[in-house]
Amino acid sequence: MPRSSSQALNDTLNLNIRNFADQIVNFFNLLLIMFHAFRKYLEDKINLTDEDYGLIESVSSFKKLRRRQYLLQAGSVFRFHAFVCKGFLRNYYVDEKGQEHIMHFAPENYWTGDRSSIDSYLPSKYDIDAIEESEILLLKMENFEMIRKTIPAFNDFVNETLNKNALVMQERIHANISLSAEEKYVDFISKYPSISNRVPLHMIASYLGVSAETLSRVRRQFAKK
Amino acid sequence: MPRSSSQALNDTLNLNIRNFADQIVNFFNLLLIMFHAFRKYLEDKINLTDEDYGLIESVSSFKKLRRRQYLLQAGSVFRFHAFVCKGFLRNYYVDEKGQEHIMHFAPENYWTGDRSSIDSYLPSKYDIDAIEESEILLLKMENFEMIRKTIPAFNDFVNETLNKNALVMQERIHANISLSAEEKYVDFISKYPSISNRVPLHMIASYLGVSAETLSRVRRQFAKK
DNA sequence: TGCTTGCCTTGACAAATGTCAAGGTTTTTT
DNA sequence: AAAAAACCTTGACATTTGTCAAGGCAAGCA
Repeated sequence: MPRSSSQALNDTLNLNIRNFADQIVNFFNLLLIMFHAFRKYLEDKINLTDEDYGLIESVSSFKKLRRRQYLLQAGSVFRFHAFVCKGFLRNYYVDEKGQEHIMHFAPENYWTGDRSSIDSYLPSKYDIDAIEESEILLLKMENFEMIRKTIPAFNDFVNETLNKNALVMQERIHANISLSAEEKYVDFISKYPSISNRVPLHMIASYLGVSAETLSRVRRQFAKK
Repeated sequence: MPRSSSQALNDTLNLNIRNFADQIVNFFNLLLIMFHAFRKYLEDKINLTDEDYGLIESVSSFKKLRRRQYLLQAGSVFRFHAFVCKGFLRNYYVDEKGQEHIMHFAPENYWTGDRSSIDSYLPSKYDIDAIEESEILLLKMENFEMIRKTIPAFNDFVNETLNKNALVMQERIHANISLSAEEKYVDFISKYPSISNRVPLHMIASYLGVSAETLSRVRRQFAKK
């Protein structure tokens, strides 16, 4: 092997090794950043000790999603609670006619998952995917329950969250059974301005149970006023 | 006073006293029966001691409602969890146009109340009234929380109930954003046959967010098939 | 019993919403 | 930079649903 070519090989190897090391460092940095986001979120709500956080971190796993990548596909069992550290997910299902119906938006600092699959061990009817590039913290159901049992403050927090969530769902039902398309749209953008800016209109339509065309017209009407 | 008239007075007094005694007995019987219904319900779900039940009973109050009588009127603060021992309640609100929208049906062994008024101390937007003559067990929010703190099994049970309720609400949202009037109706009667038989059609319409006339036509269509 | 009220249905019509198809714009990907 | 994909809007038309009004039946009340 001539000298120059062996030198080239060496360079390549060095480069690869450096890349590989970089990747590892990046990977651990990512974990740190993700857990940090989750910890921030919790610190805002409850008082936990460093050991508590250690416990939670020890059973957390992480996932990075590109746009349009699935976290969960209908038909599979998904027994995780997913916390969005960064990005934006949607939870939806596809009916027999192929239409998508969005059940839930989850931006940073919100939870997602499928309660019914968690409870029943049955395959989910829902899809969850990323609208934007996202970073997700995952807690396996068993570990989540373990944390609830071990850390009473966490348990209280979860219950409070459940309760608040019930209120939100109730308001959504309220809107669904009593408002027109235009009223639902106005209600939505006033309640969730930050979501309105981040997701395409046809997804809001899907969330509201209205066709994209109707929502487009409705919004024009509303803009005029 | 002639003898015969004094005798009549005596008879009247005796009668009144007997009536009064009967009423007292009836009243306590009613309490017993109501709490018994609640206890039966709980025994079916969790294991509590007699002392636990004693604690719960000591902070329970009771209410009997005639048809159409309010348990809660919009505008007042209502900080109770209400358990239906017997009868049938509905939770609804009235919009600016005077239309009623039913949020929730509560037959025997179901809970009702207004979570948002309980949490916020604010006047409720909802009305709750009795569709049938009903007997209600009331637990003041503070006492309810006290019971949760004192009896862990009760707390777990409440959380599980909250969770199940979230599933039910989710299914309702699912139906609302994706089904036609007919599909919603079919879905409803298959999920809640016992409710369908007990409440007038226009209330089901109101629950589904559909006009009574449409539901009447839709049901005829469906019956043909 | 008779009267009132509530409930359900039906028709005619109006209004809201959905569907299909096309075109233009923006964003994403290559 | 070019190509592809996603997104939004618009028009024409179909379908669904709501509204108003009237009548009949049944249940509850006096």
